[in-house]
Amino acid sequence: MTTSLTNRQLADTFTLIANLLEIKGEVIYKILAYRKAAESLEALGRPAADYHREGRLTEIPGVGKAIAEKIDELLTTGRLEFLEKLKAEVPESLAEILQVPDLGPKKVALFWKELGITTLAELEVAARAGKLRNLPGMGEKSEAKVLAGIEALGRRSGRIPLGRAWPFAQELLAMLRQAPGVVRAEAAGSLRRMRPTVGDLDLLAAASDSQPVMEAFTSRPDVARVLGKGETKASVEYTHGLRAQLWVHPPERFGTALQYATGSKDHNVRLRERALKLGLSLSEHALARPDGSEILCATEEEVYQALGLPWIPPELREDRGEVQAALAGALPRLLERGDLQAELHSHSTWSDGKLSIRQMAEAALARGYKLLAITDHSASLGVAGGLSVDELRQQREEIDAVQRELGGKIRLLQGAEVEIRADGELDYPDAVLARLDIVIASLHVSLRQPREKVTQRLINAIRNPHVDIIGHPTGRLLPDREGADLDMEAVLLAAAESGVALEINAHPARLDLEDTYARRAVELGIPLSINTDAHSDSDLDLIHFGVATARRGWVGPEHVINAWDVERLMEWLRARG
DNA sequence: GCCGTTTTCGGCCCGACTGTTTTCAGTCG
Repeated sequence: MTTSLTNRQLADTFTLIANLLEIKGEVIYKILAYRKAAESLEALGRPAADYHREGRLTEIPGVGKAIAEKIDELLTTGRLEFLEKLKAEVPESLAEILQVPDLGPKKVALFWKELGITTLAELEVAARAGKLRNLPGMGEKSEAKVLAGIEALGRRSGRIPLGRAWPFAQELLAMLRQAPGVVRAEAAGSLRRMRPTVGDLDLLAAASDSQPVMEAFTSRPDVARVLGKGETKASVEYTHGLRAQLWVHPPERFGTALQYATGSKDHNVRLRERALKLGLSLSEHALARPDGSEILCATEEEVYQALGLPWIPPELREDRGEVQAALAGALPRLLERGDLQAELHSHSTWSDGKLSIRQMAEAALARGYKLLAITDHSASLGVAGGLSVDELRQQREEIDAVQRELGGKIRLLQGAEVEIRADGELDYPDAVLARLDIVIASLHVSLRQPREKVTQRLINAIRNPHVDIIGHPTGRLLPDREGADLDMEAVLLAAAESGVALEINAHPARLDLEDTYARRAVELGIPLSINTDAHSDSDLDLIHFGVATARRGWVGPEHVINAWDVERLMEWLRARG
């Protein structure tokens, strides 16, 4: 018998094991191994169950004999003896306390062993009663910090969507660039790596004297509290709840500093291992030789060069094989914004867009696109003003008219974003789909259907020969609405078979496909399409989030149908019928 | 617990900041 645990569930299990072992006081390397395996499982892009069936579990990075056996037991029985025993030893609820900021395994273990505290509620009561301050290594300030941490945990809405973090970070960077002595300021951390959500904002400034920069950073009127402030590093929380931290380094050390602050942590570990092999020690300040002399790097290129590597784009720095690829000279040529020739998913006032077809065409033209597809919603999506078959006919006339007005400056296509209805049927009959220049099929309704049913709906659409692109495949909305519970591997295999393109929707609330599936799609030779789903002029500028997501998935221009030249794209569309 | 163009055993990245301390442990990234 085999259970159907997802990679996420397996990863969560190993993360829990790591947390409990850490509180138990296990050697740190064992804990790191479980965490690495958890991350690796989440980044896999296809089900661990497939590797299991094929007897190839240990091919997953960070999975060795012991963890492979545990995955086997979990997938076969749904249980894990090792974890059951561990839970009997270390209460599971302690893992929750570990989430409190500034509380680590040592403190959690201390409270548990000295005071018998096993839940957050018990911890809060003890802190309020002043029972923590007399424990070894604790004091009044630490006790207050525990209460503040519990409060922060309740307040914190988790990770912030990139679309919200990005503009605010740009504002902060503009402010920093005006600060005294600042010669350069850049975003770092998961923000620079363009993860779909970020925990907090990591910023980096180059200045010889850090003092005035720190001052400018911590004294903004929207800073609610300063969480820490030293010579090279400060962190703050803003009134709207976001947190940011700033490092200030001298310009001649900016390269190592930016590399360090960009991460990811695991990528940095790889680089430092590489440095050690070359007899160097890498830190945010410099590369150091054994005799203590330093190699200073003003740019990141110099850091990578000193390690015998080409510069690795930040979007790849997740320890998903990029350092090995760089060593082998096999880094992919990643998609760039300038590669895109067309926007293939946009809306007009015919449905729920804000601009007319003419205005949308001009907006696309202004951004250098050679082709724009107007893809308004289909009839059944009433909330979005979906078009009836008759309205589609009228819209075609308007598109033709605008095309005549604009001449050869930009090519317009009439398409539709056709609803994949709850019953699995598409919203327009095949004869209507056949008349459209391009067809996107998307899920918007009944996302909560059982896995088999919703997966089958999507596969039906994939197999319809008139469908060219599957729009935002899972339907997720960041940060809170989970996508449909799809069997993504089945979806990808069906797409590979039918030759349909999958969209990477660039809207920061979607970024769907996500990077790991985009990478799997590349592996399977599935064409991709990066689109903004624009409902207005400015929406078109969101494309860079989609490009970044594609880059995170190791996607090159050859994999993206709207990065092909227009004639090739038109031929592809014609060939699909 | 994982892993190997020095290793199948013995390693496993490096530093800032805070609070409790008088030299350091814990946490974080």
